[in-house]
Amino acid sequence: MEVIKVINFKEMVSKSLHDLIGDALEVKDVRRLIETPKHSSHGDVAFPCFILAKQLKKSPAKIAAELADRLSHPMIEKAEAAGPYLNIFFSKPNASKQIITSLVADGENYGNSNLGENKKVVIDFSSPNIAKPFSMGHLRSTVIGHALANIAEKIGYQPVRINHLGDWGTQFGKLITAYTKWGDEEKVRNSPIEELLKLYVQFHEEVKEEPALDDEARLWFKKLEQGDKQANLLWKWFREVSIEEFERIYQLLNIHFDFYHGEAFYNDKMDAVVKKLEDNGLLETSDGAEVVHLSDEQLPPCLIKKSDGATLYATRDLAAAFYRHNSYQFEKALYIVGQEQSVHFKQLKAVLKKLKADWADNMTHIPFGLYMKDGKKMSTRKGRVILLEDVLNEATSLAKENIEKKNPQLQNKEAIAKSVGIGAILFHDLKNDRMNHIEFSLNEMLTFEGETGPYLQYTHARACSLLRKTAAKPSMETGLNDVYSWEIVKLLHQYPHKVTAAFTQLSPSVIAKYLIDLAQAFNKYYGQIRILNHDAELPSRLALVKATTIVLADGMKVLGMDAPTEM
RNA sequence: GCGCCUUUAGCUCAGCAGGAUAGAGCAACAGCCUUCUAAGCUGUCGGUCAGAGGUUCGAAUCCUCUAAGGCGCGCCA
Repeated sequence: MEVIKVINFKEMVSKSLHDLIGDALEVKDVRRLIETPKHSSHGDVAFPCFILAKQLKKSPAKIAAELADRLSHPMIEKAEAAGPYLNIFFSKPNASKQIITSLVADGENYGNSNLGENKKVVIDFSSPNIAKPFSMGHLRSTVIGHALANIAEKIGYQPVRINHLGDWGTQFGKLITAYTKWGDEEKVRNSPIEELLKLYVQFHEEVKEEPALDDEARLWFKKLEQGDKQANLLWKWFREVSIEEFERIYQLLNIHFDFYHGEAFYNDKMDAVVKKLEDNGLLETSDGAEVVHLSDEQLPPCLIKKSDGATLYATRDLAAAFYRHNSYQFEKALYIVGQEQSVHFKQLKAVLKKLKADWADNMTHIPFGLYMKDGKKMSTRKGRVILLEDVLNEATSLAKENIEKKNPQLQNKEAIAKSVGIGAILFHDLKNDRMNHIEFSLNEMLTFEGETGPYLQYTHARACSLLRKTAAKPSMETGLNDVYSWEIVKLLHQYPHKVTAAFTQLSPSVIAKYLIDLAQAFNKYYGQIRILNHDAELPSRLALVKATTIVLADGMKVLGMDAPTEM
C-alpha cells in the first residue's frame, strides 16, 4: 500500500532547533523535550530551555529569546519566548493544507505502517469457559483482544487470533457429576447453557454439605482424560452446544478467530511437555503431585500433575506455548487474561525459561481489571452473573427507542440500532485504562451522551451528512486559518502516532480517548462555524470534514465498532 | 502474613519516558434548534492530585514509608 509521508511537525522542529543550538543536544534529545502545551496560547509545540542553561551558561529565558529570534521555517508562523519556554506556532493555512491533503489521499490507509514487518503476533483472547454463560466478565478480554489484533494489523503485524476455550479441566468433572445426578436431558437441549449453569451452581451448593462430591468430580475428570466413553460423550455435547451460543455473540460483535484451539486441543501434546520437564530434572513430587519448584524465582511451585495423575491448567498452557511457538514462530504472543491470573503467567514463563525456551520472553500477559458487583468480583459459582447478550440486547433496544424519537424516518433502523447499542457497550469497556476495575452499572453502559460510543458515531454521522448535502467537492485548496479547525487538524495529525502508541502500551484506550478528543473538537467546530456556507473556503472545510470522517470511522473500526453514516 | 494492582472535582475517569494557570464527561444550575442531525454546543459551580518524607531548577507524574480498597497466594481456571 502506498502511504504518503506527512511532515512530522515535532521532527521538523527538533531538526530546526538542533541546527541552532549545535552540539549541546542531540536531535533525539531535542525531540524528547518538545512538548504539546496544555493551552493553545502557549503555541502548538513548545521547547523548555532549562537543560541548555548549564551548558550554554545563559539563563533559560535568554536562550528561549535567542532561539525565538533565529528560528524560521516555512511551516512556522512565529516563535516566541515566554520566560524559559520557546513557544512555536505553525502556519495554520500551510500546515492544514499539507496534513489534510495527504490524509484524504491516504483514505482508510491513513495511520497504517509497516512497523510489524509482517511478523506474527499471537493473540489469545476471549476464551470463555464451555458450559458457562458468556458473561460481562468475558467482554473485557474479548474486546481488548479484538482491538489489539486490529491495531497490530494496522501497523503491519500479522495477528493470529486464538480463542483458547476453557473446554477442559476439573470443572467438567463437576459438571458431569452434577448432570448425572440431577440433570434432565430435555431441559439441557432446550436451553443448554442456562441449564448447565444451574447444574454447576447446584454442585457448588451441594458440595458444601457433601464434600465427597468433589472426589466424585475429580474422578469424572480423570475418567474424561483417560477416554471414558460416557464422559467424553457428555463433554462433546456440552462443548458443541456452548460453542453454538458463543458464536451467536461473536456474530453480534462481528468478531472472528483464526483458531478455536481450546485447552482440550492440547490433550495429546502434554505428554511431550511432561517428558521434557522430567528429562531436564525439573519435575518433583510434592504431596503426591508433580510440581516444578520456582523458589529461585520467588514464585509458588507450578503444579503439573495432580496426585491422581490428571493434568492441570498450567500443563495445558505449557503445551499451548510450545505448540504456538512451533506453529507460528511468533514475534510476540499476547495473553489477554484477567489480572487475577498474573501469577500463573509468571510461573508459565519461569518454567519455560528453565527449559531454555528463551522465546518465552516474547510472551506477554496483558492483564485487565474486573467487572465488579458491589465492589466484589462477579462469581459464576454463586450464580452471580450478568449475561453479555442481555446487556447487548438492552442497549440495542434503547438505541432503537432513541432512533424512533430523534430520527423516525431513518432507513435500516434495526441495523443502526444494533450498531449503536453494541458500540455503546464496546466503547464503555474500551475507553478506560485496561487495569481499572469497572463497577457494573447498566445505567452507565446505556448512556449515549458525553464520552460514549454513540457520541462518536453521532459525530461521524453528522459529518457524513454534511458531505452528502453539498455538490461541492472536498479539496484543501486554500488551507484553513481559524482556531476551531486548527484544533481538529492538529488532532488528525496525531492519529498515526496514537495508533502505534496504543500498540506499544497494549492499550486500546489510547485510541478510544483520542477519538473522544477528536469528536469534541469537531463538534465545537460544527457549533461555531457554518460549514456549508458558500464561500471560497467551502472545499477546504469539506476536506477537513472528510478527513475527520476517515479518522473517526477508522478508529471506531479498529476498536471493533460500526460507524454508520447516518443515525 | 506475602505478592501484584488501584487511590486526581459529589460520581466515572484523562493527564503523553517530570515542566508554564491540573483537564474531560456525568450530576446541578443558566443559556442555544423558522438554515449544516440538540445522541450536539456555550457558560457557571466544583480539586491541600489519599498522607508523610526524599530526588530535582521544577513532582499528580520518579523513589521510600504509611493508610484505604481490589485481586491472587499447590492439586480450580
